[in-house]
Amino acid sequence: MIKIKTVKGVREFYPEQMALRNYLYEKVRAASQSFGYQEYDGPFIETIDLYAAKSGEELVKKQSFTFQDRGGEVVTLRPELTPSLARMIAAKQGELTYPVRWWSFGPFWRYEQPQKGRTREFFQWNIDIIGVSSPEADAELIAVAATFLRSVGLSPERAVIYVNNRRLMEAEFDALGILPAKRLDVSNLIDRRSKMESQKWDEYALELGLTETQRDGLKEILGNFDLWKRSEELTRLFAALDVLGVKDYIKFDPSIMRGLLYYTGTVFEAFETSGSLNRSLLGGGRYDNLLEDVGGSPLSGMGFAMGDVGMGIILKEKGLLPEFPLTPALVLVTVFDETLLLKSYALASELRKEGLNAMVYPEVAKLPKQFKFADKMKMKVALVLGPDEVANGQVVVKNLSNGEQSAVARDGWVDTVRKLVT
RNA sequence: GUGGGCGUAGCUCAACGGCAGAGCGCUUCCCUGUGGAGGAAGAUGUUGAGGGUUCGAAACCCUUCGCCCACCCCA
Repeated sequence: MIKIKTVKGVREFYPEQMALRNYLYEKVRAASQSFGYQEYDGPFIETIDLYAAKSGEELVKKQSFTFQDRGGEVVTLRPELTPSLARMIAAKQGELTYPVRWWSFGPFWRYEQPQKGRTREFFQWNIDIIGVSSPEADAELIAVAATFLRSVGLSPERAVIYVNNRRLMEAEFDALGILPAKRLDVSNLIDRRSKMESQKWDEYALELGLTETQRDGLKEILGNFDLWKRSEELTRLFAALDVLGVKDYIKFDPSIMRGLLYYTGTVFEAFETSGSLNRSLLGGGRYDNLLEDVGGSPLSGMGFAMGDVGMGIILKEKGLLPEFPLTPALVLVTVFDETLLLKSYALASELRKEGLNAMVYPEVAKLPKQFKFADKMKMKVALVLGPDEVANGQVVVKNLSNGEQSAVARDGWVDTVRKLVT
């Protein structure tokens, strides 16, 4: 047999994995909808130009799946949703009702080195509120994230949402006399604060061209967890988060920066507290110029994204996943022999007509084999329709979890089954 | 792109230069109208691939492919 391998970095969704994906989708939808967000989606394939217009061209060229289609156009499997969202908003900018609250859960592709929590093909939850810029709107979106975390069993002891504000940090950098040209380096430096040895970090800061005074000032800022009090935005944000009932998830952390691409205000990132995943579970922030590159007047918004891979790993690892049924049909209609095969089929049809999912063993086989099948599929009920039952107008209904069974008359058996599966 | 680890039965792994094995799973039977537990028997391999060293290679060496992990990066 020839083995044909899968493409590097993709996953195959066997029913078990599919159940997890659908579970995440359900929870994402529930959290989004509970705050009134509408579901949308963009194309999975876009022109490269849509992404090249943005600041991270280097990343786009290196880390996206890009190819020529048969017509010669260079297209890309979408690595993110925000540019598509921006274009969709811009196209109908005048006719939308603001604030726009939209969410999406779909596939994305990034040509990166696969490792724990990272694949080349993954699903991502994207959610944005557009056309408002109040700290209270920021709070709402963070509350959506917290609501989701809570709904999948990630309590505040298990997950934390770290919050910071870019405007606040900019002001602090200004006060230290760190020039705007250095901001990217500084942001990078801050990201490494926890990853690097303290002494190495000190040296690295100077290598990047900071003065000792600036470096020490920066350290002071990063260690100051009351810094938020200087920001009206954050003060209001935290007050709103309190009222929204999710304050227990929130921690101010001045070292949360989130790259430097388009965030301008509040930024946040959620981490699982045991640290078994060394990346964030979700993250996002406020941006001011969503439509800049796609032709539209500036619109402010706030959004975040969450990948399915890391979240799936954590939920599995922490034992937070519910047990997914192996099969949607919890009832097996056994087949007694060849002459009764179609009677069993008819019996199953009756069940389905009553809204109960049911399977029939699709060929004549020994009963033990059929029961073993039902058992392996973790089904709850087995029906036996043999010559005796047919003669008496009955069906044997067997409860597979305790082994009890009884012959039930035709007019009552559907209810008996229904009671057992619910 | 850089570094590390690992490829042996369907799965998890052992054997580390001397007959390729175990557990789980699978098949059959104990049991021709009833599953889970138990007992008995059985099947299953290009040891990722190619080359080399050796009397002898799953093991050692070279090449190659694949997977995992970390770094880089993370829209």
